[in-house]
Amino acid sequence: MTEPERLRADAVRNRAAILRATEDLLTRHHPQQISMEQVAAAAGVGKGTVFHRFGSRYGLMRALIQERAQDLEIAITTGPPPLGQGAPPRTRLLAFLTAMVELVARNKGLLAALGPAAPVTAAPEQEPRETHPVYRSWHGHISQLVHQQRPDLDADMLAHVLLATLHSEPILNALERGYANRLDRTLRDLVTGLMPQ
Amino acid sequence: MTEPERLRADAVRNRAAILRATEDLLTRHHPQQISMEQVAAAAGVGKGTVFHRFGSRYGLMRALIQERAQDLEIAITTGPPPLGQGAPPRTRLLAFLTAMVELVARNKGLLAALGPAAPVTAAPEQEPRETHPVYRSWHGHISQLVHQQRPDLDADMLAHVLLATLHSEPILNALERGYANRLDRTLRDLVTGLMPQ
DNA sequence: GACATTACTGGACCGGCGGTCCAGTTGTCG
DNA sequence: CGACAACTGGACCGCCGGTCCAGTAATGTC
Repeated sequence: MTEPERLRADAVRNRAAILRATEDLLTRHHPQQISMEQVAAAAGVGKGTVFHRFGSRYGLMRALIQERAQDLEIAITTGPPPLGQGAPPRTRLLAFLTAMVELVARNKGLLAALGPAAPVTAAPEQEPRETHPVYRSWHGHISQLVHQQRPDLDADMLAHVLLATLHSEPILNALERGYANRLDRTLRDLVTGLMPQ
Repeated sequence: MTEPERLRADAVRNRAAILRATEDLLTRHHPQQISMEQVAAAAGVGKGTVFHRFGSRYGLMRALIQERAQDLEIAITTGPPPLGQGAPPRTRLLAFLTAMVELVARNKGLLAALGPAAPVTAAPEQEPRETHPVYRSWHGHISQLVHQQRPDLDADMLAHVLLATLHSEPILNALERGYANRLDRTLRDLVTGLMPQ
């Protein structure tokens, strides 16, 4: 899935240190108020190293999220039911939502790092703005499962709505306060309403 | 509802010019990439004037949103059914969601201005971060209506989930492309699933 | 209508940040 | 072991949110 991309030994070490430092900072601060210099300092490297490796603030966040989401990605593509193939769509969807909520809750504020979910560079307008790979993957998974059982629904939009949950400041707050189960329950209720038994 | 706050004639004029300029810029750029200097220049005033009137970037966005949301606010508190009091909760909720989607769609990217939905100042942590008045109002309205018909549900969380829709980059994109009706339809489906006839 | 008061104005200025650059360093491979 | 490329890191750049304050012009009083 990921090309090995042979890196020098010190580069590998620093890459890991930077990611770990970023994650650590994210548990204490909101993504917007973490500066790249802070990250570099916390990782014990120079700012240039951070940018050389990740290209930009967005690239860093993107790499971090991708790494954390990898396990779930594998579970739904090649793992056993109910996350993996084999269970009915409704069951798989519910299992996925639960896993997703748990993932986000465990990595507090991690998804918030997606922030605008796209780099906020001076967009020349009109271009649809690149979407985050993890977002695309999750959206595809959800909409596919919905479509299998309820082809009459707008699965595409519905998947966006369900995922939107993870970009809401108040909800992320609730997650940080330990209300993951409430969110999970609410999402289940919503899905169950549309996909009865 | 709003104190008149006697302003000098020129202050009133400039306030309006700044709000109009901001709105105009928001139709062409994403909120994050509009600088306060741009706003000032577009409004034909100095930067100091903008900050004197609105205090901060967040204060400006907040004022803008509040003004646009005023009509809807009035409609649900003192207007006629189905938005105002008199209709059954389910009907009112559906009407509200439709109005909300339409409002956001018409003011492209306006809600995106809520961005983090709160000032991203260096939060001393722990404090729950002030919530935007408009958000609070909408959340209260939705959760109250849900609770009236389905007291068994977690109306509070459900309202947050429904509102989260408006903070999603992909969905705002869809709205800008004119898919407001698809979003409206999807939200109706979700609500109808939980509040059957 | 003149004057004092005071709110408003706007541009210079500040600290900090994302991102670039490049000279020096160090792993890697033949 | 030597040469080369990749990596490193700190100085540097342009920009931006926000502050400050001297100048300006509405407003109220007589």
